[in-house]
Amino acid sequence: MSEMTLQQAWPDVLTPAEAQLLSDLQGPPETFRPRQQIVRCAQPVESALYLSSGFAGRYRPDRLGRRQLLAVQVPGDYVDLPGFVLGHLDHDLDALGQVVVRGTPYERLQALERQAPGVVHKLWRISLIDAAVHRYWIFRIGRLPGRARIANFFCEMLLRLYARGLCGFDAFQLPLSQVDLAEACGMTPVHANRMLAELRDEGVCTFAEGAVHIAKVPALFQIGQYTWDYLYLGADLDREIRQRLAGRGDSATRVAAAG
Amino acid sequence: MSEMTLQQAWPDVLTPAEAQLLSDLQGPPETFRPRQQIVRCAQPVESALYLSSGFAGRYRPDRLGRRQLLAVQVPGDYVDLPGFVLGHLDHDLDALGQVVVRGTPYERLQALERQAPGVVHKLWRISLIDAAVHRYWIFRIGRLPGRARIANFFCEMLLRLYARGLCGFDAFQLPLSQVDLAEACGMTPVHANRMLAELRDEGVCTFAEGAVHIAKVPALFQIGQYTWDYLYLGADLDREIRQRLAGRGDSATRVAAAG
DNA sequence: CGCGGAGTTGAACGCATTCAAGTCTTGTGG
DNA sequence: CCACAAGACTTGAATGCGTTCAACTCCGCG
Repeated sequence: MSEMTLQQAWPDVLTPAEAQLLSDLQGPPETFRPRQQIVRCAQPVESALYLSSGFAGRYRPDRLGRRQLLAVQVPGDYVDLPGFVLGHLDHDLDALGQVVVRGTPYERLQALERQAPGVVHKLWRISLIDAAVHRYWIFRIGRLPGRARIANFFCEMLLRLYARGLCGFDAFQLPLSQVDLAEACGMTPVHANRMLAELRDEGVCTFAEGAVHIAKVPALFQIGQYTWDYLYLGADLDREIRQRLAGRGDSATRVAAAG
Repeated sequence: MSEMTLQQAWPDVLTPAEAQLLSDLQGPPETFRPRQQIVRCAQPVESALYLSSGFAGRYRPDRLGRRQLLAVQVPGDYVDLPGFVLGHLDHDLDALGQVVVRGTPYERLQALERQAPGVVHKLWRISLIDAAVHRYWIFRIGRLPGRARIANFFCEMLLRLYARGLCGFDAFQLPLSQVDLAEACGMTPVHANRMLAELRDEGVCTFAEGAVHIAKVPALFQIGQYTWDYLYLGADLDREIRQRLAGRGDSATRVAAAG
């Protein structure tokens, strides 16, 4: 795994021109430390945030203070379109590792909405993909047993990062603790630990030091019963992923597809 | 519980004029029988559907064919904005009871988007509320034990229907079987049955013949650890609900607030 | 040196699943 | 009219997956 930089976050949704247009509206980068709160539940939101680097998590605590992780946001995500449109969030948004966000003031996006409604439609599209991811999390937590939940979650993270050119097909950064992972998958930290041990002992994958290393990608997909139709990645990426899973993909494939 | 008709589905989002504008674009009503598929996974969607009466469910099957219910749509919901914007759905949409939908052809909504971008923004808002509901389902299934999951789910259904004037505060229609309920709450039908028996024996609520009758609303909310901030109902309804929970609400309150 | 957070492992418990049998209702055909 | 099948709901008993409680290691840091 190597550190890679984010080129185009939404290749199948935004044209380069649109991405540039949105980028130009953004304010200066703001950094957040690990565990720092980015947006607080119920607080008024006055700008739309773009996650230019790092990972963020959406949390809802239960009555006893134990948290459920509702979503993991990766670099290139627009992390508070819900807050922007609805006025406030119904949950907390925290930095997972080190995070850099850039905000677009409310008024600028409203102005853009008048002069280029097409871009707003694209943002709508982006938030609907987020919703599709939410629905898939419901499926994952509701139907899959523990080990499959973890495997399935890793598969999603792999593809979402891979789709942005942020990792290869064998490893990726994931700045979560085992407690975070457990909160994401709806289980206890102890059990998450045991399921990770199983995957490790089977030689499927490891999770340590904020990164996942996958030795057997097809096995991970199989264990997690993973499908990625809900990510709406587009036909090119879809084919590419299927080729890699079939073992016929090499690094040249990616470059060829991108060119 | 009495049969009630849907007046204004989105009082806090759409103005009456906007609701009328959208209604005028809609095609003729189409009816679906219970269990009939409304939109099939991966099929092209060419019109945006409005659920004018009845309930619909979004489903994703696992590898063994067992299903997870991802969302329940109630009268007044726009049930395939995701399909409309993304081109197809990543899951199935089935009628739960008897259903009537009205479709808005793709082109008409695109035309509306040019002449009245404000309405499109409102539709965006509606789909973001849907996403907030999805997130809450993740919380419910991931963090709550069985009995609380059922109670919590009933609370959500109660408020979503109450907010549309489709029920009082003591009972509501819910055309699901116990199997459906189990699929919605991520548990087995047998266990759903036992949890329902507990709630019944405690005198909290009953679920039979496609309807929920609630004897002790505050107890139901307490057992389900329910909060409804994620529904974005608006300040008026919010106050009204809190009053009813505190036992100070009577039927006159509702009328006064609506006038 | 001691503290705290993160990870690991063992053992006991219990919630939920699984398997199974039974009732009740509904609809269908003899 | 009754026999029968199918689906929804209910209940009992055994199993097991996941939780809970607890102890311990490792490591970074004050």
